[in-house]
Amino acid sequence: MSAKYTTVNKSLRDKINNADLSDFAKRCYLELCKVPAGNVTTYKNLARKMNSRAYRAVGTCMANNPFIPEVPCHRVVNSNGQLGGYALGIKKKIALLKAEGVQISKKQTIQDLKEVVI
DNA sequence: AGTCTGACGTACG
DNA sequence: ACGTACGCCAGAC
Repeated sequence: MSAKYTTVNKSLRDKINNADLSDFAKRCYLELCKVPAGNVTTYKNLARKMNSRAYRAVGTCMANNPFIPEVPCHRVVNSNGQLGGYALGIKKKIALLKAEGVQISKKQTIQDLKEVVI
């Protein structure tokens, strides 16, 4: 599965920018939107792309994602390969990822996390 | 303004 | 592999 870059939807981009959110949260969601279906990223990686080390804060943003599942927070997992959490329940997260072709083991870990870095 | 709490991560026994 | 401890930063209170 090659990581094909997907352009961020303009309407979604506007929606995020116009939302009453902190600058941090907006940047967070906009970065996340760049992750294509079938790929995953990590909280840490996401923070890093924002020139920040606030990976915990990233998690907080995901938990409060007002655009779920439009903003694909189900594509954000832990750096150790485990799935992390999901506002709508972990089962939903798994279902969405599987539907996009992401391999998940029975122990609920991402198989090819090494190819994640985008 | 101070303190606490996370969908986290790293280091160390 | 496992638990504990601590660091990290933004947001909530």
